[in-house]
Amino acid sequence: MASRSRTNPLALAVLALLWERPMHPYEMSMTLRERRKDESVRLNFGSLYSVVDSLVKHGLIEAASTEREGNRPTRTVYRITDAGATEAIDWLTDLVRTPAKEFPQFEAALSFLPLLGPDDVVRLLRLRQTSLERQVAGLESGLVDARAMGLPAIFSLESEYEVTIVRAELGFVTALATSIADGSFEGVDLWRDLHRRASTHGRLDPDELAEALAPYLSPPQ
Amino acid sequence: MASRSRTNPLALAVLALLWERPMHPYEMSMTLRERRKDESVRLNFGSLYSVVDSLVKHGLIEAASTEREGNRPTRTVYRITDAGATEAIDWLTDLVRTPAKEFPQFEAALSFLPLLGPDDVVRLLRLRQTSLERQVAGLESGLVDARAMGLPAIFSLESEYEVTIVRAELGFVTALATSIADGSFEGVDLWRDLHRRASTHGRLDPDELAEALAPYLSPPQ
DNA sequence: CGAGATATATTCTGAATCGAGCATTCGAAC
DNA sequence: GTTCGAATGCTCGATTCAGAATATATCTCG
Repeated sequence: MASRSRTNPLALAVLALLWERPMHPYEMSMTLRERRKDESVRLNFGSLYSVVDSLVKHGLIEAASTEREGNRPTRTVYRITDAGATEAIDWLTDLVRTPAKEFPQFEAALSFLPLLGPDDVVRLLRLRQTSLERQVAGLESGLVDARAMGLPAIFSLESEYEVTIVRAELGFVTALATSIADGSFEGVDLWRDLHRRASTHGRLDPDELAEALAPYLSPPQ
Repeated sequence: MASRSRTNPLALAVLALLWERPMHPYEMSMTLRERRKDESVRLNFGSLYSVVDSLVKHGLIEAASTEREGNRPTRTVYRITDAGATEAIDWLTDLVRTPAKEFPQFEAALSFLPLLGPDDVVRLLRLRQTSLERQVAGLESGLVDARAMGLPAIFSLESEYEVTIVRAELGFVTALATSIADGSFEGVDLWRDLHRRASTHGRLDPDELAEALAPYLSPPQ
């Protein structure tokens, strides 16, 4: 059995669901939505069906039956195999034990931030700040609701985590915006200069950028 | 010109590099590595060449020349177009202004954590904690080095961000591990029960899991 | 001076992804 | 009674990705 690449966490979600009981793919997707797991695992129909096929091919799940109701398309109900149960535990163990390298979009944006001018950046960061505040509020109220309905904390850990991370980002964004705005951010004058000259002829000049960058091009070690 | 989907930030990296000066793809990849941008943008050769092709197809960059040195494969040098420059700024603006929905692997893992028993989880979280501590230390020393070499803060913002986030995760993981270990985590007894019975017959029983879950299956709103 | 490691530079291929589309059924409102 | 929209359930194809494969040049070290 060629070992599967553990790229798409949706496959883990499928294994976790089938652990509970056999289901057909559409039911999986609806269950994930009901339980709000589609907030923590990227879910879309196309991927779901190919992930299921791949799991079947690798013997981690198997068709339990195919049924049809009326004239609807035939549904295939799948169940987890022993190999699948083992794989789920192994994969989950690995995910908890070992931090994976992630590439958040905002980190990429920060990498290329000098392309924008400091004043624009402050404006944009303030807007981001507002979004993040709303996001925190939403997550918190979701958590309060869940507690109010008696859902044990173990079933909404992912939201606790998310709110922790979003709060941290919010702190970062706020501090950054403030320090650029009040001029305490180191090198902001140099950065502003570059863009002030740029704005006279439309946009940041490649040569000026290159010149400004030149001293820093060698790797920092 | 059909509008490109802004999925792969590597495309933004290409635009940012070509903003400075024309380059061929291999040079782009080497430059990204030198500047440690490969830590914030997923970089691999296969993707780079297809991203470049796609940018050409959409008129955001164009071939400036093709040259060959000795008997090496011909290199195609690309430059940015006006449309590309505009796109870079627009895209970057958008990334800074609007938080993107991300799906970190750890969040997925937390979603399915009940599959593991509380004692296993504590053990794994302690291991993760150690990794994260090492990661924080590495990032911090990198930042110290960069400052020591006179690199302005604007060029290593992405590391500042990363260390902020990793520290937040570390706090979360530490607190979670501790609260499960000392029993203060809400519902840990129920969770432990489920797995104690499970361990007598090898693994978590589907029916017992389903039964335990039953009261919580309806959506929390 | 020859062998192997490393750097240069791209291409290929199979797999994964994702959004859109298709086809049916059911319920509610008009 | 019929139309319209939501729900059910899956398929398809275009794009994108990752990583291996390819091919040559240059460096290094005994």
